[in-house]
Amino acid sequence: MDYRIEGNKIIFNKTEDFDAQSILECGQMFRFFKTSSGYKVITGKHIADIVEKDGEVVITTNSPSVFVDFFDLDTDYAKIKQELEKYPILKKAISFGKGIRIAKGETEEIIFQFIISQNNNIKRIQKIVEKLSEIGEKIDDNYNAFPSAKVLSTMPIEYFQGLGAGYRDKYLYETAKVLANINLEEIKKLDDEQLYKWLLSLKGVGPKVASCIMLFGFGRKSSFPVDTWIEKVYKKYFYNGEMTRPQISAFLQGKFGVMSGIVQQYLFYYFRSSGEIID
DNA sequence: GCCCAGGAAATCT
DNA sequence: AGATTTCATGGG
Repeated sequence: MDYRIEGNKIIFNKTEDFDAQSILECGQMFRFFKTSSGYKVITGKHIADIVEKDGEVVITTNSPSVFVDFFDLDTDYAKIKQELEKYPILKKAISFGKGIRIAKGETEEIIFQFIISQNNNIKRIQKIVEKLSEIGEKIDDNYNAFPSAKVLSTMPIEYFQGLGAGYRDKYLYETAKVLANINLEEIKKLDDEQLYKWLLSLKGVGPKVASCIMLFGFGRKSSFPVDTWIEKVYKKYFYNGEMTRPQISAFLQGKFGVMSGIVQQYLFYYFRSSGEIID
């Protein structure tokens, strides 16, 4: 995407390849807020305001390079969409969510946030995430970062039990202790298979959550998370025999390769949001 | 009251 | 190994 950075602003012409609402509300990121003129987004210790007006998108932030990565501005989504439209169901899904991009979140917080996401709904996930953020580092007058694993690892189990996170409280408690004592920069060097196995070793992380963490927290775009929605989509539009969710993931990954992540997100957003019934 | 939400762990066969 | 049950919480 053609963008320019001017001081604390990232600016580009509005095209159908960028839609803040779709990117933020498609269920990949949880820390954003509607403002009078657009959205406020927090990732790690960085914060940005996104405004779309007069045919331009303006992202105001002290950390422009972080949000170039966050919004994946150096990837050509027009080209990806063109390749994918040969699948009729994807043509529909893309038409619905054409402005989606795969956001790149801050690794550590994505791990915690997707542990919270299991068997949960997006509104409640956001509520729990904001509650956790009350103990995060203050990053401006009104907002805190999501707390680091080091901070979370000092909190007693009773703290996690007070979040309204249900049975996931102990997963957060235990994972905080693990993450506080490892170097994520080393983990980032692992290949996809090794990374997947390492993620599965965390309490509360199974196949689907591991896939989401890889996609949104490690930028591994050939990851294909299979949740309840994608399982239904598989059965109706890509059926190739009875399979478990990990098998469906591997099958669709084989089909879409490095485009897996974005394909998954177009399908997830369309079927979850459009009201089209799958069963 | 029942069912579901971006599933995973524990506990069976 | 594969199938079934249990796990908190809030909203429809």
